[in-house]
Amino acid sequence: MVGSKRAWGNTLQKPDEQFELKRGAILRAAAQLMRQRGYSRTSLGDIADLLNVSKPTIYYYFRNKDEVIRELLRVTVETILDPDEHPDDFPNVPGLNGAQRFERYLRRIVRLVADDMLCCLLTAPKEMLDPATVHEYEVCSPLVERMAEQIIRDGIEDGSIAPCDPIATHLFIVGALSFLPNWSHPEAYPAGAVADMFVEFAMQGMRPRQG
Amino acid sequence: MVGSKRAWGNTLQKPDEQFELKRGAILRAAAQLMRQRGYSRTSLGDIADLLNVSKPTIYYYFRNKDEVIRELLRVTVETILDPDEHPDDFPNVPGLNGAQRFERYLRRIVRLVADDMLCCLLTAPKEMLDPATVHEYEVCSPLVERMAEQIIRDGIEDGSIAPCDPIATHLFIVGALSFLPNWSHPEAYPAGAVADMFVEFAMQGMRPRQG
Amino acid sequence: MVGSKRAWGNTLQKPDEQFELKRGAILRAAAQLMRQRGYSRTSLGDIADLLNVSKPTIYYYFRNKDEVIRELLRVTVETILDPDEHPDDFPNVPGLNGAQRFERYLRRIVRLVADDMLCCLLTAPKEMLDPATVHEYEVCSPLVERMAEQIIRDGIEDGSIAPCDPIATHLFIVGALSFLPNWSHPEAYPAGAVADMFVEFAMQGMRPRQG
Amino acid sequence: MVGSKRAWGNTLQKPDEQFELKRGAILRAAAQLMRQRGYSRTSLGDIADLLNVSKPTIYYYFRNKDEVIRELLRVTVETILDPDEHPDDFPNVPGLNGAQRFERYLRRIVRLVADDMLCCLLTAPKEMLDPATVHEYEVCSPLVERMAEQIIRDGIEDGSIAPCDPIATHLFIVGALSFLPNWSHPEAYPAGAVADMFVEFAMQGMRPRQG
DNA sequence: AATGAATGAGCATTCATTCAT
DNA sequence: AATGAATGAATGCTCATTCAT
Repeated sequence: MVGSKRAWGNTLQKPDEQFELKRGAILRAAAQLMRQRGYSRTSLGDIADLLNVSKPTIYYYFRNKDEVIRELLRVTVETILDPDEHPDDFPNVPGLNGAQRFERYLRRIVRLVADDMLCCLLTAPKEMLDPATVHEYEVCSPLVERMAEQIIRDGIEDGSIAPCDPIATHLFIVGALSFLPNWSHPEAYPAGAVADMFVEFAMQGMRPRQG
Repeated sequence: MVGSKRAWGNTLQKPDEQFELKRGAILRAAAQLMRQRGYSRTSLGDIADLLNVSKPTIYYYFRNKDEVIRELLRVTVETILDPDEHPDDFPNVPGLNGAQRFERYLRRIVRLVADDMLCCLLTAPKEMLDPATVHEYEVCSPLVERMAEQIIRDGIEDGSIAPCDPIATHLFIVGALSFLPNWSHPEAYPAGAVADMFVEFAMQGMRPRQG
Repeated sequence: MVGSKRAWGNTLQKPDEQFELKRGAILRAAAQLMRQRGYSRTSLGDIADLLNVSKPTIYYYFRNKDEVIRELLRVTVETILDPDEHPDDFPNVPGLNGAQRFERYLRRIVRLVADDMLCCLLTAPKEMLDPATVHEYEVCSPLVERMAEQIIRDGIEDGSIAPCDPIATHLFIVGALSFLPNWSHPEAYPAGAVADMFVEFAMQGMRPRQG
Repeated sequence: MVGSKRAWGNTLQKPDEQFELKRGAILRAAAQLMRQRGYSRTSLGDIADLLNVSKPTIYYYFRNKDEVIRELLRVTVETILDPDEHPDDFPNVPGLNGAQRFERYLRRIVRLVADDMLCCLLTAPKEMLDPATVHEYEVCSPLVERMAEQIIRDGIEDGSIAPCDPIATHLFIVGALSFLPNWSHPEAYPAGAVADMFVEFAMQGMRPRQG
């Protein structure tokens, strides 16, 4: 019907690296929709429509719906762990105490929530994905968890974080974070402000007490 | 196929009150499955199978899938607000300061998460429910939110809770709470322990600091 | 829920003949609903609801849904053929010419359409009823058709009806009749007027021409 | 299961216009079945089976069951009103009196009954269609009714048709027409003959009388 | 590289029907 | 005489997935 919409939006650039770019565009579209509607309420047709592309095209770039999730997970974890991504808030750099490093870590994952990448993973339906995907989860998630827990442990040791159970603390914060997109008070709490408020709040809870 | 499984499990007891008991059994089964798989991945067939009952039987007790959620919501909110339910941790009783009351409130809703009742609601797909259900949400949820926020405000005033934004704080805690069932470390954190740890952790974050 | 509605309405009278009365009440309710919604859109639940009775009760009086149609057919045909039913317009009485007798016949079946009894049968889904019902159709319908056709033949012979194919003429009129409930111009054509207009119109078409 | 039946029968011809051809084939299959069994007893599965095609295929060509009826209505009305369709019996041409034009109109709609297109619409369950379809009905049907009524009025004026109520007359004839497929005497009245007989019969009823 | 066409599996929902009471 | 409870079978519809082009 409409001829004015350009397929793939403005994603394309150079003639050869297009494959990866398009793959990324699908991932972002999927992440956005899945955050809004959840995994199973997001059909491949929805994703295709958002990109002005036909359904089978998705299958040219991904084996199946499951692989979309799997890739989303891989990319997200890579983004968290890669020192070259947003180096300004990469946590593991010398000269910072535990609290400072944890705050960087928080900013890092809060940004992924804002980009829709993280929260669609946190709430994904593990029981219904195929074994390969579940395995990827079990391999990838701990990579991040270990990093976070180690930062907390270091912070407790250097006195910048109040003594606590590192694992539970991290789960607590990630949990609160995954609920963040549900904060349905956009008037009172604009997008950026919520992220700041969140980091501040979490850090406050971890600060050591006197006595 | 199998004749050994008893329909309705061990739910039935006395001959007359069976209707409500069965309705409750369906609600519990639905809550359990919806917590694990989410609303739209939980089919009425799944619920029926779990109870060793046929699909249309569900329709004898509920008008449709939506009504199951609606009832779940109603029962849950009632349970939170009713002083006669678990009076030992009903928060609004005289002689307690804000922090003590909020801890009671937390124990109350943590228990509902353990029963699967709460967390399936927190993550429900509001966009896909019919207007009646959405309306019920919009009427019921604030009842609980207001109660919690008032407790926090009282606590700040009487000095038992550190100054904070009551709304954001409550959302933060509810978010962490709704993620609680995803804590997949059953070895390290047995069910009961997680609840205690959660309450303790949340309360610690709210305690006022010196200086 | 409701206690004020009396089951069976005011149908019941004497203690023993109740069975037939109730059977008749079911038939009338069925006819009414089936005329409005058609055979397959009329569920036994609808009929039961209309009578403030439970669904299995219908099964006490009729073997199945098909038997309801079958009985409806039998009763309707009986009503048409029985001289004691509405004797004022029973067609086969001495001293009347063919046209007069056919007008009586028309009034008779138009009344059954008004009572919902006939038109739900005329449009019934013969292909989907079970063999017994189809057989009943094949036995009963001709009884009426033969009577009507004979009246037309007599009218042609005595000169009161224009020469025509009796079978086709009757089908033509019955067809127009069965469409009568669809006349959706209630403002212009109130219920009673439509019946009169219909009879008049049909008779006019049959009147002999000069030359 | 069976490999011998060709999907789509012999409908396909040229490679590009297939979409419309297939859409038309579905419409014809739907019309045929709905005439035999009525709207609600005709499932999309039945239509698909008749075409040796799977159920979801229907959804590739039509949004839902309602749209099938809607299209059927549109095509039928278009066929009646379009002067280029069967121009040999298009009624509104100069040089014909009212009776001649009405006879052409009758032949036109009788042909649509033979093609199953018309009668499945005449008996459609308006109460159960969605608003869009009902609206289409309310817009389209009058187009045909007005044309027919105007022809009758013209015929009365030019003396070729006996004075009558144009609206009621048209309803009467359309009603008889819609019953035509139920004429279950194929031996005595072969398809073509019935159509001729019907037109002749209707016209005779409308012919003016002397005196 | 992308798409039109087609399908199997699944889901919410309805309904005729049965059975124990 | 009547009903509450339960179910198998069907129905409209969606969706992930495939295949030929």
